[in-house]
Amino acid sequence: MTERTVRNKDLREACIHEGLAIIESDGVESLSLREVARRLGVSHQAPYKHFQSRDHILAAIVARAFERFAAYLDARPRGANPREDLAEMGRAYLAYAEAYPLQYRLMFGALLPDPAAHPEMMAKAQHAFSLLRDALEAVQPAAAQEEGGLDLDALFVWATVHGLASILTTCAGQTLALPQSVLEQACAHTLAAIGRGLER
Amino acid sequence: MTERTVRNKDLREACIHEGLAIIESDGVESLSLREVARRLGVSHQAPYKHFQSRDHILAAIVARAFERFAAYLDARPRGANPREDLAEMGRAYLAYAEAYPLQYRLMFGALLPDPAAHPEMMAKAQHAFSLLRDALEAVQPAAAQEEGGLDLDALFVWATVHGLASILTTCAGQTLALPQSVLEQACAHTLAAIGRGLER
DNA sequence: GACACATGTTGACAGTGTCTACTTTGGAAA
DNA sequence: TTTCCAAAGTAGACACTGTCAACATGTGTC
Repeated sequence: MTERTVRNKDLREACIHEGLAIIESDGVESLSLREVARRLGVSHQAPYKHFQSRDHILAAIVARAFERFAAYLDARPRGANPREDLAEMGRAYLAYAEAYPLQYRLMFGALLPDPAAHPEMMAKAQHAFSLLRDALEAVQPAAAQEEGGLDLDALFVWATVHGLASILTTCAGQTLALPQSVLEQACAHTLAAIGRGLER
Repeated sequence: MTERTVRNKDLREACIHEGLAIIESDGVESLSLREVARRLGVSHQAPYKHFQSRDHILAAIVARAFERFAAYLDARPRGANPREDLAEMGRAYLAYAEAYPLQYRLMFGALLPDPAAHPEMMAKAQHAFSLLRDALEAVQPAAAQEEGGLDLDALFVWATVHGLASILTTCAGQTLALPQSVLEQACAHTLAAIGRGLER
């Protein structure tokens, strides 16, 4: 599939790339260092020269995923005013989760390696969260005055959007068996409710 | 730990019980049929007489977890009026996620077996969701008139509460490194925002 | 040229899920 | 009571996984 027998420094990058490809097509649970090595045409131990353990390659892949996610959010069409712009961001968030459900599950699916042990992964995740904070700050200048007010509002917005994305990409259609019309309206309805929730 | 050498019909029940115990203490990822068998003092193949595969025992455990979750929600202190009662439910939801984080991650962590293949698991999950719908119907009788209106509001509420629980139990304190004061206020602040979001 | 170090290879080990074949056992039918 | 059979449990094997250790190879520096 990819170029055979990748060597040298490229191998580290190639492992991340191939690992992300595996996750995007088959999910995190079927990521294996041996399979990565096999696809790259190297021995099963070669990746270990670049990553301490499976968790370390996973952390690198997650960091990469957060980078792409943040870039996608940042490249959204800009709204006419702060309020509209925040809604654009919500739509972009949900669109990304729908377009790359397995990658989304990778980032928020709770089988990540211990964050404390992988600071680079944490940094990329925090950056994605900061984009939301920034968009929100433009909408709610008042909240920024209170101690932690902005964080609290951001947490509300993120919890709601993340929760909806999580439900739509993992359970809803399947486990909850909600009618199609509800699923179609879900995004718009929820974003409107978020707007009301932010009012003071 | 448990009674040695469980036999006969009890073994099925014992497997679910022991499996849930393993998940509660070590997480889903370290659940193994062989470990379950070992703890129960039977051969590594004995559980397979009661469950077709690892996914089938996992589905049974998830169903059990949803039962307990629903029972906990149903046993909440009842609020004075519908609106206050819905808030009680939100608090109960978040309290459960905090008390049993690994069990919560089991139910909503996205590494479940295919729901379509495990109808009993689906049924238990839907029942938990229906409790929320019922509490919400008392608050929003108007929404029940519109086609799917109740489902949409329920989806908003659930997404928000689930999202917050998911963030608090998996990433927040760790990956996002939010200040303690924010975490303490998060529940009350978010529940208040949900209330505003439901207004018409 | 000799040495060191990074990179890659090979082989082994314990752990897992699952397949197949064997033994045991408890209860119904004769 | 004896017979028989299906359910329940056991034992061994297989392929797969992550990881450890020892070995090979090459590249760049003293």
